[in-house]
Amino acid sequence: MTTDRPLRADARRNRDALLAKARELFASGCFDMRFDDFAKLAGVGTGTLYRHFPTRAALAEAVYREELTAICDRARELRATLPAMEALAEFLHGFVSHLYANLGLAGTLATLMASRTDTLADGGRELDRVVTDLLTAGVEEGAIRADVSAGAVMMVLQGICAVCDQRGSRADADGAVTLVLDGLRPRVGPA
Amino acid sequence: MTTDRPLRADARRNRDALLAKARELFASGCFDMRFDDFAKLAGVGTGTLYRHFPTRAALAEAVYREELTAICDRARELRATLPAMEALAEFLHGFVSHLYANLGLAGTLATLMASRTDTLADGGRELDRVVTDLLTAGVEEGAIRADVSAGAVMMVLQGICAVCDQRGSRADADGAVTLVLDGLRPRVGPA
DNA sequence: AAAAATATGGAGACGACCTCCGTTTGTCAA
DNA sequence: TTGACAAACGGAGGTCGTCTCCATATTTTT
Repeated sequence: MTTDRPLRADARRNRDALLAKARELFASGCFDMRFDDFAKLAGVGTGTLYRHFPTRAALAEAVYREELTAICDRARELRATLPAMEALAEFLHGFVSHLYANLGLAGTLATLMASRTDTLADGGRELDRVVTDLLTAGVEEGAIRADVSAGAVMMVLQGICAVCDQRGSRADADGAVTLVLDGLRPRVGPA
Repeated sequence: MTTDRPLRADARRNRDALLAKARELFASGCFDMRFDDFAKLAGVGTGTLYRHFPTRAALAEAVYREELTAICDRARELRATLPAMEALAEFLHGFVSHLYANLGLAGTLATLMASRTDTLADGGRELDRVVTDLLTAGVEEGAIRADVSAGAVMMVLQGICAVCDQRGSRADADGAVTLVLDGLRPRVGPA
């Protein structure tokens, strides 16, 4: 990560093959296989797999990064074109939709989130930033209360990720988003 | 579970020793050891450990059950003595406090929740029931909206469990509870 | 073209999990 | 009390996934 020397041609080819196969398996929800077998499936040796991705989590994170970037880009786009509250609503609902459209991926990510939060250090921080930005904008517009931080919203998202692979959870996920959105509106009366 | 014949004296003694040692380790957050070593630590053989608790999750669930029962009892007690909305608020804040007072335990439970939700089948269902009861009572009293189910609230609780062992998450957990409580109030205007 | 640098792959060491069964302990009827 | 039967013990060792290591192959540089 610190060295930015370009990968040798074959190294890059193998790395791409691993990522492609991983993405395919994540999407179909069958990533609970032997790590060695995964290497075989991607057409590389065990050593090669481990050199590129020392752990399952490292591989998952690499796959995850693109997804996460897309989600964050979407958030920034919404932030630029809509009032903050609407942007946030659209973003959260979109997030849930995306999750349920990629259940295998989401399930894997939930496991990773729960087992080692450090895995998400970089990507998670970016997500945290866009949510924070959306909330801040909302506060400035007077559409969102000022006494609840982005962390609380992130916590709810994490909860959704953790259980989204359960049958019939979709309605609850939407319900949770609804609670967050309505809960975020400024309180009418004084404290 | 189906046979209710009383355990033989030594069996009961060993089972209790395992539970006691497990509770101790859970509380100190060091339950990531070899399962075999845990048996040794509790002073029983590997076979005995596996006979009583076939999996790590089974052991955790046994420890968890008492905690969960206490939490549910508390919820019912509140439900009987306070208006639903206040009972719910008190319950959720109490839940969070309890979690942060037993971080090791909570962390372990979060992992279990995420990895195999079936583990919580019984206990989780009971928790679901008391939350549902609280919400239902609130709806009848007109203090809680009717279009959000207990599952959504449970999802948030799960999110809190999943991240409560992170430094500085306590404030966010309280924030999440605040969002839920305020989000649950009936909407003022029409849909 | 040949030397240097980089990457490959899969055999096998390692370590955790869990089963199996000979031995021990507890229970109960006589 | 004692004998016999049932229940439980415990830990040695089989099984299986993880990960390392290095002789070989490929790419890049000179």
